[in-house]
Amino acid sequence: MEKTFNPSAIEQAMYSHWEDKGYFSPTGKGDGYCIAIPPPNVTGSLHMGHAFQQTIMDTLIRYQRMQGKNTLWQVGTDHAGIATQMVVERKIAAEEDKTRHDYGRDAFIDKIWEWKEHSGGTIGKQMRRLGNSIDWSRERFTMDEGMSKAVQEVFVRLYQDDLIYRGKRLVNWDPKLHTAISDLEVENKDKKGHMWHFRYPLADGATTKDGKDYIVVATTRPETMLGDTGVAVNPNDERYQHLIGKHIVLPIVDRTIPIVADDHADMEKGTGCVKITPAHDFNDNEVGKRHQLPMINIFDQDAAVLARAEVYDVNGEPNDAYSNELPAAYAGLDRFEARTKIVAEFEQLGLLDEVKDHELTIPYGDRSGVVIEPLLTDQWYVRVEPLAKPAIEAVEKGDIEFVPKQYENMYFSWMRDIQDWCISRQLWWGHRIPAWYDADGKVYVGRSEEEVREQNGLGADVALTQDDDVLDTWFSSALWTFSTLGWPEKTEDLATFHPTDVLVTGFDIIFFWVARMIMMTMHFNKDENGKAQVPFKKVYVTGLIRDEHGDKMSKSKGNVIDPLDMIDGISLEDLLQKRTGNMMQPKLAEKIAKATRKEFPDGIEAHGTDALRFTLTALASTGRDINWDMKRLEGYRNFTNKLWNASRYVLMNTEEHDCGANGGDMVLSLADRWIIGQFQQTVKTVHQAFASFRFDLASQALYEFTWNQFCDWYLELTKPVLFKGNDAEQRGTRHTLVNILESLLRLMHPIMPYITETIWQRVAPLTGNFSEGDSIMMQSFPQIDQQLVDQQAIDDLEWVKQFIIAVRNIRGEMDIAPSKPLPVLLKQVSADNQRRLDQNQQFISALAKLESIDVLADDEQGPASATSVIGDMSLLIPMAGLIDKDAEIARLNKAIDKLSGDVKRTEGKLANKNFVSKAPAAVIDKERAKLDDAKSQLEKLKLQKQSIEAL
RNA sequence: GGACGGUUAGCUCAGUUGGGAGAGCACCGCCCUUACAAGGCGGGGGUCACUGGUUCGAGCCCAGUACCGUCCA
Repeated sequence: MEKTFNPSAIEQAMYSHWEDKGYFSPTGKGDGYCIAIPPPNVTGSLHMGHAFQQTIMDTLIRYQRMQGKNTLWQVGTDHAGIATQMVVERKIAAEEDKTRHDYGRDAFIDKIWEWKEHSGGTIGKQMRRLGNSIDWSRERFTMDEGMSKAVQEVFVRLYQDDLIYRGKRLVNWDPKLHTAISDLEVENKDKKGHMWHFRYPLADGATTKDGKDYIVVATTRPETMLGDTGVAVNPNDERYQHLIGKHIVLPIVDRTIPIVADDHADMEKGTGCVKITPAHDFNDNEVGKRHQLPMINIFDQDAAVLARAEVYDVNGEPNDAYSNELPAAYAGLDRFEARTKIVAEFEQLGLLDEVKDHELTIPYGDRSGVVIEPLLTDQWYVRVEPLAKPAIEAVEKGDIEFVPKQYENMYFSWMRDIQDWCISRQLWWGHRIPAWYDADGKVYVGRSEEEVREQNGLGADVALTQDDDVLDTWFSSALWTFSTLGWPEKTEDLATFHPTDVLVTGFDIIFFWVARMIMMTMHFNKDENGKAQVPFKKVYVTGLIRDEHGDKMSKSKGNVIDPLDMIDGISLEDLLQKRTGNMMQPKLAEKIAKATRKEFPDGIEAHGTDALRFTLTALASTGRDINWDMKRLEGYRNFTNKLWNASRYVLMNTEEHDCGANGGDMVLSLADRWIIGQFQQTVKTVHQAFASFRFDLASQALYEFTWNQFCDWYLELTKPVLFKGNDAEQRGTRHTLVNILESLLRLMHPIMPYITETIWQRVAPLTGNFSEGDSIMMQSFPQIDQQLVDQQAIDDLEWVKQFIIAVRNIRGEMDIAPSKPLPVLLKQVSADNQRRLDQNQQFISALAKLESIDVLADDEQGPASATSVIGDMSLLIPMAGLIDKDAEIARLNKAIDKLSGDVKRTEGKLANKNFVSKAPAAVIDKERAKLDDAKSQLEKLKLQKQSIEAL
């Protein structure tokens, strides 16, 4: 074996081997266990969030596979409507200087499929680097044939159940991309802007209380006044109560609109009067609905002012309550140009009351970067309320559990106030809506044009055109757990793997994805008793991975760390190129480059997949955000190396030797019995940790056992046996070495697959329980055997450790070279300790590097010595020439101070009558024992100090 | 404005049902000892954000305050 662990040499070949052997596929034996991956975006590449969640999923899958389950990790990607369309649009623009319209719809879609063939697999290749034990043969895509069929089926059935409808509603409109987008794709940013105060003249000679013939409304969006259909005041606002029901005449458009009473108007804010534009503001839209105010749309799909407005009633039906005229000067003006012009015109008219600076939140399209416009458009909706009811109950009843539990609040609060879901998108790439219109605009929904004609008795002479729009990507994602398993067919896979067991995902998509999956799955999947089936039983919610300063990782901030760069390493030059390569703003690029140089002066070293995975699990505590710490990764890289070298030691001393695999006399040393018990405790902790999704506790237990017990103590304790023991003792220790290591590797495998497999291939044959071609992946996970925990061995070894530590402490504090063997004298050795000493003299002498151990008679004073106390026993190391008097006094003083503090505190506690009368007996006994112990140690050290001082 | 989460060592984080705080990294000293210097041995370091309450006893339970974060309006 190499002297250091070199992950790059083993990982990729090993992964290919596993994949070729088919180890990732369900075995077909045992209970089903399934995790459906949150499908990454097909245009995406691997980021830290993926690495984090996938490490957790793979750890669970590998654990359950080793527990004998029939495991399936179902993988796939989603078609990411907007993102993918944009990628290909940019590509044809750059390469051919064409737009998608030059291609036409069908040819453009072909182009996208072509792109997907060549570039759509990036993230899959990256996911393989993480060691994910995914059954790639079952990879799905939301646009593949089967899933398209499922999407269509769901749409048609929901429509038939009256759970889908079409309507004119306000949506988040992206004026650049010309499509509705979801809330998730809207980025709200705080900006500095203005609040304009406009005077709206009162109609019919009405006046305010202070005699003015106008009221003042405040707005951040002056241009929308062209679409105002009302002014709201608070019903409790005494300033305006007398004006409720009166009208104002809207300047510029000369439109008479009512003053209504609505709680939406905040008396404390501004003037207390709010202009209402139901067609261009979500809040106003609600107010408009309450007061039957018509909606006047003033913008086209570019958010430029229309030549003629569109007037609708509250239900979105065309209406002539108001004239559709708009001032000609505004026609075709962009909304921001219109704003300037409106303000100027108000000023000119003497109607601009004042302008104030104002902080406001502005919605931006996360892909287009332009300001989102609330716009009235024809869209398809899912009526979610009936679907939400059982979905809420499933979580209330515990059929689905969130981990950690507090995320259930988030789920409930959203589900109990749920809005209908806009599922149509004005894009080309996606599932085309299976709806057709006749010449009169009557809509027919069906699985195909033929079906529609047949079911509605429409002859070939009736012209039908299909809806141009496609469905929101989340619509297909909502069917993910069951459509990937073959629905709407009744497949074997559905019976075996659905409901899936765990969903691992981020809290940011609980609404957009998790909730919708629950609703859709429960509506379309029933078990044999007709009971709705949930998509998964547990939802493990992860936090976000942020950079070392707690900032969100983002391209624009230039603080993204690619998980693969931590696995393979990257030079500073390449990292700078990656972070600033495509930057449009040179200033920002410079800033990022500077920060990157400071953070990674030498680039990033290679750490290997196992170290990355171990770090991720070690940080996975309770669903909260994680500030990424490169030092932590480095520490765990060192840990993989430690494991590597410990294994090297084991192999050096066992390969080519008799390790008792075929019988033969074996004697187990105290250390052997001790480590076997310690290992059992570790197995127990790891099982508990996995069961409760505390991957951090699992990692911690593995780290602690491996480094602090196995390496620091056990391996050292095997040396005296292997060098000096007899055949039976050596065989016993070799047997223990080999078997503990082999079991430890299995225990670690779910978290660190590569290194454990590599070492296991060498170690497992020594246990005698190995066949050519075996893989650790397919072995059983260690189970707890409480009988192997030998409490006396544990107590005895703790005593041995204390003895050794006491000597090392004196050595360290007194600057005595580790190579210098020391004589040790003991006083007040009890029978039990005498036994421990007799049985373990070799261990003690070797690990503490002792020249001799002698027991003094009770009345014997002994020479001037440095002293330590272990229980009742005193341990002395003669100072003779080795130890400085003052240094020893200083050392004793330190120990005495510490003990005095303990004694004082404990005495105080025991002197408290309330404590003694009310605390449980066990606690009091413990305190008494503590006090006795501290007192006796203190006494011994004080005497010792006196005798040294007397020298 | 409402809800939830957080505040523990220089940094990143654990701390189970209340019995006087832990890890990794960083720091200090000594060691290239035959698995490992990506290491070994020893060591230093915390008024557990603040205020009050419950309790014999509070990092942990309760109330409030401050600051940070997230979601919703």
